[in-house]
Amino acid sequence: MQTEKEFLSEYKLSDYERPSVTTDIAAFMIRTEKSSNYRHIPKKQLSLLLIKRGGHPYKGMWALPGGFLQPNETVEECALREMEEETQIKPVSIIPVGVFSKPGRDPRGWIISNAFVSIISEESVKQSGSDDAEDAQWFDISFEPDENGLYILTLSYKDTVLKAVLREGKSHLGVTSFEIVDSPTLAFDHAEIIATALSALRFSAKNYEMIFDFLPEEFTLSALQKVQEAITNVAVMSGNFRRIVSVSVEETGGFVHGEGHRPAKLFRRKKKE
Amino acid sequence: MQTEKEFLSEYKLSDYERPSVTTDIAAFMIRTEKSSNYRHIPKKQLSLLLIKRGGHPYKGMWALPGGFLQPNETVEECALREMEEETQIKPVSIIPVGVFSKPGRDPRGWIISNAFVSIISEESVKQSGSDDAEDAQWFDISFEPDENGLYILTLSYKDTVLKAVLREGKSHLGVTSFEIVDSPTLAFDHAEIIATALSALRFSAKNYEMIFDFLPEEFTLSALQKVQEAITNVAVMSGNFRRIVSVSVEETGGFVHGEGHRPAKLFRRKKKE
DNA sequence: CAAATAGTGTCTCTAAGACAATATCAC
DNA sequence: GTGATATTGTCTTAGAGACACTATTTG
Repeated sequence: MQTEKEFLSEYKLSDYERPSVTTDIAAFMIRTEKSSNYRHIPKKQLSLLLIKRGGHPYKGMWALPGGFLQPNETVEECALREMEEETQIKPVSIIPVGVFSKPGRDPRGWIISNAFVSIISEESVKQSGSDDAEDAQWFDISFEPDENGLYILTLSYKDTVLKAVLREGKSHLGVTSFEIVDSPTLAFDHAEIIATALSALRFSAKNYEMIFDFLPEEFTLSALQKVQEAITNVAVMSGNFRRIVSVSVEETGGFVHGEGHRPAKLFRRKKKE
Repeated sequence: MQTEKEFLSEYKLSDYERPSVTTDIAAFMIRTEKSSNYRHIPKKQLSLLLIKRGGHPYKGMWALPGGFLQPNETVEECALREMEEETQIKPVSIIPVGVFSKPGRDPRGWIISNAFVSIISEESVKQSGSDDAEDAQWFDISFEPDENGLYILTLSYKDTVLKAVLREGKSHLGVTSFEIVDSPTLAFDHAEIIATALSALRFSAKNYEMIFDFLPEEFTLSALQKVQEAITNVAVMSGNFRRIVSVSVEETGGFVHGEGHRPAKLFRRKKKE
């Protein structure tokens, strides 16, 4: 009779064929646009980090940051490590989105990917100075259904506009998945991952919790509201929004002056008791 | 300059070390208990399918069904295939729960697991006749916090009682993850997977949608309510429950007679328009 | 003062929860 | 009839949405 110790000493995992495992990160940031009028409050735009592929396959096309899982790390650690390696940005938080494992999704062979949403504050991007890297850029993102019920994903940075058409798929635990109908300009199945990740982001924004991670420590309630609206693409009445988030924030005592209108109180996230 | 075709023909994935990838399935079923009194409506008990391990490691201990991902299949297909191979039961639906990849979680080596919840109707279990397999059994499941805030997982089948203690972890997209404090009787990190899977099941039960998958085509509203209560472990007032699910069901015209009390109307799930 | 945002108060409507009352069968 | 569940209805309350009104600043 073989003991477990004996069994393990003789056991060889290599008998089975194994896939390569990667993580891909959909890093979202809320970009504050320059305001045209000194009086107008600046707009907030949801944006997504893409990296221009320097090597084959899909050379020269834009893709999500990510990379191969290494021994002795979890997929979460891998996502954080790859983000830092490729972009010098440390995410505030990451949210698992799902596993993408369709055969043929990667021309290099059998590769399955674990997708994550990561939330980046505008502050940390400015500090990291990674703004100027030519091969990593923040693309403004828009994702809405057209009149036929198909969803159009549009990513734009200066003159570069990437488009993809997707079909709504199954919905589990609040997250809706999408299937690619057409994606000529994004590498791999990344259009699918981006759409599903955005659906996860929008779902978690519903409970007004993770939106704080997009902003600095202190913020005005209008800024918070504009973040919420940039993510969900749904307008809220400011009075109602203030009432809802009032339980989650507290005044810092500070004000924002010099904006051409009534100064706004600064708030911070209220710590849970 | 190398073309993509040339690149791919020379590309070798084997340069990188790769993990083995498995899926584990937390298959839940609602078991109808025998009623003691002819008048009493029978109780419903949430139960989980476990398999007694025939080989090393953890030989003789109970574990979730599951197995290795094969080339040319998705992780979802793998979960369905393994369920059918190991239990002859075809799940009505599966829900992805997460990826478990902590180094050392499997003594055989570098193995990461994709976890799924699957919902099995009592009917299909009776039909499959898989009831009598000695090495696959449905365990009554209970999972509640104790007075110290730790969570106690209890699985019981006849004289066999498996217990584990877990600590609440992070919560993402409605699903709370758990970490093992102590799990002497379940194989691998399966206590952690089971706890997280149950959290996912309870979360998706909140919107009164997937509970139908546990029941046959036609059911009474009390049966539906008892399913809901068996999953969430929270009692609902029957009048309110009926009002809530009324939009999702329609009468079949049938009745259940001979139960020692007023006959109940039979309902079926209303198809979405 | 005008333009623009900041901030407050109130009305309505809906949905959930609590609870009460009635209906109907098997024995 | 009795004991049990089935089914319907009503009252209350919490929260979301709509909207109107007041407050404050800077150019």
